[in-house]
Amino acid sequence: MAAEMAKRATIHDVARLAGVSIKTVSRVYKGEPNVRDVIRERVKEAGAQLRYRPNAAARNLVERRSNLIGLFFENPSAAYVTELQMGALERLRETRYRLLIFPVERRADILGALVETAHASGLDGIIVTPPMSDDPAILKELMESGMPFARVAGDLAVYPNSSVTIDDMAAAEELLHYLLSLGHRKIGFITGDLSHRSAQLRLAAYHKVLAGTGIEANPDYVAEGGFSFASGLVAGERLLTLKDRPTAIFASNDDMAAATLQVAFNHGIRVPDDLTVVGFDDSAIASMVAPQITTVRQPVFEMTRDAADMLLQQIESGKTEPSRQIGYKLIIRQSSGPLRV
Amino acid sequence: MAAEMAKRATIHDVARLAGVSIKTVSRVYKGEPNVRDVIRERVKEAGAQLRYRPNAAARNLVERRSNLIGLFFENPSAAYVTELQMGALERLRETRYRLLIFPVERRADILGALVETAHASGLDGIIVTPPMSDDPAILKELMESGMPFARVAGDLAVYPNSSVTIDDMAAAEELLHYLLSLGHRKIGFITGDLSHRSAQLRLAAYHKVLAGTGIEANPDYVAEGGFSFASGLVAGERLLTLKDRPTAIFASNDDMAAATLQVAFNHGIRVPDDLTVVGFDDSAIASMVAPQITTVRQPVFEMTRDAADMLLQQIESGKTEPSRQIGYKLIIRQSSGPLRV
DNA sequence: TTGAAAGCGCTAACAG
DNA sequence: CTGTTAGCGCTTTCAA
Repeated sequence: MAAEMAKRATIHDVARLAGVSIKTVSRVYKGEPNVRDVIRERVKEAGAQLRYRPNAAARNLVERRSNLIGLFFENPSAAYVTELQMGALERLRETRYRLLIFPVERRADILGALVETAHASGLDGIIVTPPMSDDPAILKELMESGMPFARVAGDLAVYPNSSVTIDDMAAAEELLHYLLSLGHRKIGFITGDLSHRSAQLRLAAYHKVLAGTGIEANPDYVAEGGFSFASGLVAGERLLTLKDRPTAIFASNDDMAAATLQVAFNHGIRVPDDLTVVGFDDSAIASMVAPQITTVRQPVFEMTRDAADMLLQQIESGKTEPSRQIGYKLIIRQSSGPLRV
Repeated sequence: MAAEMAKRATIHDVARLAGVSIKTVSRVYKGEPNVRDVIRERVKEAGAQLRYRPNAAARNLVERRSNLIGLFFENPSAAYVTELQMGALERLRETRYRLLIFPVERRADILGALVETAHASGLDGIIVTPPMSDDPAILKELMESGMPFARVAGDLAVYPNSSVTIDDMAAAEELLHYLLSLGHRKIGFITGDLSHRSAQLRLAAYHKVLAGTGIEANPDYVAEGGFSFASGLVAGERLLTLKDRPTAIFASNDDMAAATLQVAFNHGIRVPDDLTVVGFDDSAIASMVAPQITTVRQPVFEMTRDAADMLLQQIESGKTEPSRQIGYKLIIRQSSGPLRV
């Protein structure tokens, strides 16, 4: 029973009814000054009566912007994705910008299509997240397109600007040193998807710290994961069924750490008494499982919020912004404890 | 070093370079028939050379649509939100439609602003999720606006159409009967946010089933939650510190069930040996914790996918679609077991 | 199979 | 403070 879907009122209808020019109506609806209050009121009344709403497309056309920001992500962890989104939205709130989401399934598909998609949707700019934010081919495409973009955790070696980062390597090292300080020497490691730079960095930190401590590398202690919970299940199983299993496991993200906890539970291995498990990211899942997971807080929310901020600046100024780095933090919770002899 | 940001090529530039009319260029870029292959090629080449991309705003203006769908949600559970999004995106994939997300903080703020926002963003239609999909005031606003919409789990009593539902009441009852069949009689209940209809329905099912079995109602066994993990922590603590604590707890969603598991862990209460815990939704978290949670699968993904389908139909046909109902399923996992005497 | 001309609804100079 | 006049870049009759 919707009201007659009569053609929507336009600025001309409102102008006619209010007895003013369309320019004045435009001024009123854009909140511009230089309109007498009487007129302003009269226009608003006419607009309300006609149920007038400015046409977004017409406005976009002439203003040459859509106020649309695209968030591209490719990540198997729901918790991580939510943080990304909420961070971006936090910055966009109270602005005229809106957020469009673009999950990408396969990286191969997006190459060449990313800028295409962005243009087809009329985006004003895009936020690129790992691992796309590290990909030289994607970066190249982006830069050539002239489409404003900002990166979350984008590799500065690939391109030095427009990225919000943390010191991934240092963070992983700190976590490892914490494990050593607990007395652990048999430390297992679950990698992330090694096509992600962050996954490689964490693995490198693992090798570096162990080597620096003179611990002999045990290849069996490194299991390949892929950042997803399911992959953590497989990797955790591999590690925990070793004859000489590790006393501590460093999973490259919290989802996989949670998976390891589940594997341990099913084998009757108690955490942290019989096994220490640590994750990375401090995503929501880390504090939702029992025991709660010791992890490194990678402030994904803040990083994405800052990336959005950077993007808006670039859109408005037309200039590229330098990268920014923000801090991480070791968060000790219940899943880690001293080595039991 | 982006290429000179010379003004973007327009359809006129391409037409000129290809030596055809703009209408022909338009035909080529819309994939319309009735263009000789030679011409088509020539136009494409000219377009590529000029790096031409159709202007979305201009197209939207004349076609009177933006191909933008808005997803409005107000939910403290990240897992739930992700399912909503992925479901909608699943249907939109391979179509020309894109998804905009609108998290709603406070319901009060959105009333009156929802349609406003939708129009300001030029949306073609919107997907409304609980509890907004039950709210009479919001529904009224929506219907009067003429903006196409579809609802996820929207109350059919408030408005009979455009909703994808499950039989909430029956699902909750089945779960309760399962608990009874396990021998449990002291059954605790954690409510959701009671401003949500689904929360009320689940509570009603609890009272109904217990009454039907002749179990005396114990007010202490009902703790108020709010669907968030944090609220589950508080409610779980309340229930598990009772002198005569329940042997089974039914949390109104999985997040709160996970929280209850954590409280149990901290009190040294073993699940399922000493306590049975069940949730609702079968969201991702249910199978990521240890023990995995017994729950009722509310197919949020499918519901939202279908709501998106319904919405597209409505947009294209201009007609309202009847509601659809889909099935739920009891999923027994590790967190439930027979009553120990 | 192709093109000319007329808008879509709005903002933006530039006058008045 | 207000209005006139041009477009923005595209699709769409309607002819040819």
